[in-house]
Amino acid sequence: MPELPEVETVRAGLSTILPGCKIVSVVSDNPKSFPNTQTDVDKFLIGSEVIAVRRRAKVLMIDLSSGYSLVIHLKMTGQLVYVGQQRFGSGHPNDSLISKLPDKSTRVDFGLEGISGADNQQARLFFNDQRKFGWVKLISTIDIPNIDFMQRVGPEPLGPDLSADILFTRLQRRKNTTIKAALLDQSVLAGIGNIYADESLWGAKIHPATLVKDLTKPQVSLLYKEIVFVLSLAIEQGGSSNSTYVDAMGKKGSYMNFARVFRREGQACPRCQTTIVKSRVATRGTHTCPSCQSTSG
DNA sequence: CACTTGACCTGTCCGC
DNA sequence: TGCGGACAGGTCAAGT
Repeated sequence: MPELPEVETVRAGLSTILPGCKIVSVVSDNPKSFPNTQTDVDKFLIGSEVIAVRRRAKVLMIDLSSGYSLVIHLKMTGQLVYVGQQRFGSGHPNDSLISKLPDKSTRVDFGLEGISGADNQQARLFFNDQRKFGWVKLISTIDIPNIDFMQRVGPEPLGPDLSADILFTRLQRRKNTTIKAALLDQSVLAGIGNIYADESLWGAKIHPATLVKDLTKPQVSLLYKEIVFVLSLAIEQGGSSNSTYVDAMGKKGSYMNFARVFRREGQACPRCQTTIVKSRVATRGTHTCPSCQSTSG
């Protein structure tokens, strides 16, 4: 999926568009994508107004005036795309993509109405998801912190609750596995996925197959800095688009122009010119420089 | 509890 | 051109 930078980009886009809009209709073709009862839809969704759009880890929350929120996980191929009147600060839409919506990947179709002044034109918000792993759930806003995922998920990597020391401590719960598996474990820290795991490990010159217990504190310190650097750069670039990811206006992200190893097998390492290789670590496709990322640490 | 693997889905690409 | 298998940015349940 969309990892933290992609979800954050979607959040930022939706937060310039949705607040103040009223949800007037919803249609879904797949109960796994939208597993809510008609009763809850009628009581807590239809007719309610969007108050705010938030993110925690890779989860989006659209808070509603009803006291409920649309809690959304994009998983691997989810998209949330707004189609309608342009709003201030939302940027220019990708017309060639949005003109084709809804399409066969559309799982949920929200009808929206602006409620402020003259801006009452009809608009739509599409939840598209080719692989149907993602979901949109109506959950009472005050209960969101109690759902299993929120109870388990670790600190935000760009927030005040994570530091090099805290990362070192939290990694100890996965000390007998590889650092890549540990970074992908959302209970250690939130928001890292396959792209940014490979990118930050390259930055810290750590091989992804290195066991956590073999990492020194200075190595973890450097890794923390690289995580912050990579995620911040990716947010600036609007995320990474390898295949399906687009933002709220249907536009692709440009981080892949800056990627050092991810999906660059066969190319030269930007640090030492050694050919980048692809292997399998933690059951995931993994990209490394065999020269400057040493397994032993 | 820590760790690994398979399952959830659809689409695409690669080799035969 | 068609077919089979591997693979794709994530998480969860079930296994050891």
